[in-house]
Amino acid sequence: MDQKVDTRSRILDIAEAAVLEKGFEATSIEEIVAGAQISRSGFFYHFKDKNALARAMLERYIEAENALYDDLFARARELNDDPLHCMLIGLKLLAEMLEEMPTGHPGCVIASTAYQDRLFDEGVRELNRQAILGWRKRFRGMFEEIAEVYQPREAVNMDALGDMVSSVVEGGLVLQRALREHNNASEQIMLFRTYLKLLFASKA
Amino acid sequence: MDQKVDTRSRILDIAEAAVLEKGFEATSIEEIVAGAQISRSGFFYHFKDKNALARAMLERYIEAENALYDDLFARARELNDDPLHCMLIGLKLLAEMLEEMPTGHPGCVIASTAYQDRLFDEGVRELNRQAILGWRKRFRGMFEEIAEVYQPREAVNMDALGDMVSSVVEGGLVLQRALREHNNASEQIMLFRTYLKLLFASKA
DNA sequence: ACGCGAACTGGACTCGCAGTACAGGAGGAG
DNA sequence: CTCCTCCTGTACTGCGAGTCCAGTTCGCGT
Repeated sequence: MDQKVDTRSRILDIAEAAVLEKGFEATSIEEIVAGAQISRSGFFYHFKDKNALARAMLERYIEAENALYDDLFARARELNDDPLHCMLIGLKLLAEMLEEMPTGHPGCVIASTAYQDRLFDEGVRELNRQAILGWRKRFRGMFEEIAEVYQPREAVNMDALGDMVSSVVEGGLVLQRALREHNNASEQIMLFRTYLKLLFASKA
Repeated sequence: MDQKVDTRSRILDIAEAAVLEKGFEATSIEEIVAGAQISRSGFFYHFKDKNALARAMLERYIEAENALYDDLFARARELNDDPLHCMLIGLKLLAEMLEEMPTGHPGCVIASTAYQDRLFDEGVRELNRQAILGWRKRFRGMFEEIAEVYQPREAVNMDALGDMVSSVVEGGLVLQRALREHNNASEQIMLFRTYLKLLFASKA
């Protein structure tokens, strides 16, 4: 319709950048509307309240993250058909991607939301929950495929192993944020990768 | 000095419980003073502002966490002199401890602070940073001891491996919080324990 | 050309919470 | 008796979220 990007997305862009940099609570509506060049009323026209903004941001972020994972492991699959090697390549790509992101990987959105969840309504919390469960399912599936080909050297809980991808990314991002370093998350992923190599070392 | 617990600690207790349950920003001073049975002025007598409260809470928490790790691995060391087995026992104890904590393990304090750091001053951020660096050093030291006895099967960055303890705990707590489950953190620790077993499987 | 609805703007207001200022009170230590 | 520590009470500022509502602009269908 209009050439200039539609206002709603512009608000989301500005808000996302601000929230990633300093957290949701610390980001004022005042500041968002200033950045997006609209009036306060304009903001409330698009979002009922900050909660609605949070929900929209989360939805957008989760979709993007899922698309990223899809793409990443699709590319990995093209490079190698073996499920284990596909996973190892995918994790490597993920680590590289994280390293290239200057400061704020959006992953923090999940943790950030989790730690401020009293500010949000049930809808937002449930969204967050479903996203993590989705990743659990995704990675669990991939690990089961691997386990069909490679006998794990130690028995592991497959749900927990699926969760470990998210856990290691989120944990790494927490460190990164607190330490003001920039490659902790990617290093943690590379360690996890080594774990998988050790765990699935022998063909079944 | 006085028999009834000194007011400052009482404020910290109440505040810590509230913050763990719903986050720092969502905890109002109003509510803290109500819980601690003091006046608003009384609160500001003890703490200049919310920042000072945050700093005091963090200090207390970090001290407690360090004492906990000291105790845990001292007990583990009593049970087994071998550095690897000591570590494995310590992690098991840690996992059990996390599982017994009804809802809110304080670990979240670190992540919580990290994700709201714009609300805090440099002192608080630095405190957080030093705590994590302390744990890195602690675990790195233990892993180096292990590596003197057991040849790691794969080369790993020892700093990152040290960080992985914190990372896995923090990541697990994020999941736990978002999923409203209760044993994710302990499961993640147990997976990390398996990792160590695989990594240090053979004597040097 | 007219009207209608979508996408806004502007201004005035309420409310909750952080933080400030300051005056005063109780109670123990010297 | 007095000073200091540890408070209480009241009254204030200022900010940010959220509400209400009246009015504007502009493209679309008829």
